Amino acid sequence: MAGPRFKPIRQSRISEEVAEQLKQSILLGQFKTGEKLPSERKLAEEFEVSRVAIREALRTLGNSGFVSTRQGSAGGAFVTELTFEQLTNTYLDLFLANKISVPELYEVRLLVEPEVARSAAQNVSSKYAGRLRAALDVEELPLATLTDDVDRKSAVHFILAEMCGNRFFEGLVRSMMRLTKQVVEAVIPDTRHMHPSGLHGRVVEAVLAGDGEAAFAAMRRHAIEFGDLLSKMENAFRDKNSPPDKVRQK
Amino acid sequence: MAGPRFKPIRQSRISEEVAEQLKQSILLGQFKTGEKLPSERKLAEEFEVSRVAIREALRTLGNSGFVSTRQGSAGGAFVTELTFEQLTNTYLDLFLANKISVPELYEVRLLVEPEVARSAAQNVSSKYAGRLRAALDVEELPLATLTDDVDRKSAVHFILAEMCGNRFFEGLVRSMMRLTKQVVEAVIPDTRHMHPSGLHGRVVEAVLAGDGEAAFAAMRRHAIEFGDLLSKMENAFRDKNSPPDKVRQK
DNA sequence: AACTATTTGTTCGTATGTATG
DNA sequence: GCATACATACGAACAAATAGT
Repeated sequence: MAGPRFKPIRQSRISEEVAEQLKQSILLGQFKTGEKLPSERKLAEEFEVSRVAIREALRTLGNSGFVSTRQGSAGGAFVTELTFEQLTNTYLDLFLANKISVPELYEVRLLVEPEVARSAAQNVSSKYAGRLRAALDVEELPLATLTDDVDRKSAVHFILAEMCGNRFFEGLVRSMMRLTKQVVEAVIPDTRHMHPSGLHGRVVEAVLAGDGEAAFAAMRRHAIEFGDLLSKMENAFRDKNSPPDKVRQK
Repeated sequence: MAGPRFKPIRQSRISEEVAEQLKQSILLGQFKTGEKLPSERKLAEEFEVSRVAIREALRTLGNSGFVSTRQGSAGGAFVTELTFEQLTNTYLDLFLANKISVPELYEVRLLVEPEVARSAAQNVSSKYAGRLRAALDVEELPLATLTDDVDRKSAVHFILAEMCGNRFFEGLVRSMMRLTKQVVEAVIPDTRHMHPSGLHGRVVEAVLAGDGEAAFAAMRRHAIEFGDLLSKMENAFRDKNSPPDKVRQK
């Protein structure tokens, strides 16, 4: 009925314990960003384990985004600033594994993005204004790689997310845009003909005017339009990219 | 101006290539959930690489939640269903690394949770109703471990997140509750005296009545109250757990 | 209960690749 | 070109856990 009365002495792998200790050291600031961890050999000596164990631990920390390793004379494991890329990758995995569907994604975007636009409208600065206008201009240009085109069309969303001043929202938007990109690229042969202009225009306009409510409304309208499009894509997407239920070739 | 004209032959590590191939195989359904991957030695033969490389790849896949390995005669690497736990861990890392602050978390919760409550109110079933009532009853009971107490008080949130039918929201709520737990446990010595009752009562009441708007409003009120409390905690929390700027013992 | 087979966990020794000075 | 320092990679061996006989 009660929990376990004693902790197991050593249930986890050595590499996990090493990874945990190194992670704690980094979080406690004992290794600062950009700083180099001791070499694998020295770590192996300090922890009194083999180098393989150290390597596996560094691999784990690398996967979580805490360190990145370089080889060569001045190489080693360097502490890196944790970014939202890990988050995006995690979301992408969940999406690819069918743990998140397109309508679900759409629903979240519909809730989050207008709110982000509203916040952004309250944080306008000349620098941000310039970036928004530039992004809008670039959208209009023709001629771009397909994947570049998608990136350019999501630039406004990224800037707004940055403007809203909430990194949680920012990470969320980045992740959602990444998933959207995944769907779009998998389904639409060429996006360059799509919504040739004016799509983000009204949103940016409202944001630049500092009108939060108008920005909210404009983004919401945009999200609904685009969401409808996304929904229609879903079947095509799942048909193309989800063999798990139809492979069964045996 | 253009991108690289040729792809590098092999820039990434062997273990990463192995991990990528195995991951794709899993995503394509060539290994189904619960199925066992070939043993490390066989994989090493098939990929024509060393066992260490295979091990590092399996470590990576394990960290991402795609496989879990067991030791022993019937052991090996088994494909596991991807869960939102990875997501929660990623968020936790970001939070511990000060990439997400308490006010930011609070802002997201304020947006998301009321919406989740509204959706939940539209998906009431007898089974969910029973679980909600049970969770509410358990909240009232005294005598619990501190950490258990926090878990019990967040149970209602988890159930509502499940009820809303959107796994993206569900994962988000789970992650946010985990971060909240982190803050609470770090700051409040004992939560058992807090809001002894009626906190979630009104929310659950509205949900069970199928009244989405009332559920939205009740949850929003709850979130605001609790958010204020959280904000007050932040300073205390950062003072206790954020030595990075004050360690500098050299 | 003891033995055996299988598989991961762990270590060591060694060789190779890569970047710096 | 050369020496140095480091990560990367391999092979062989043994330890530990687990299931079956």
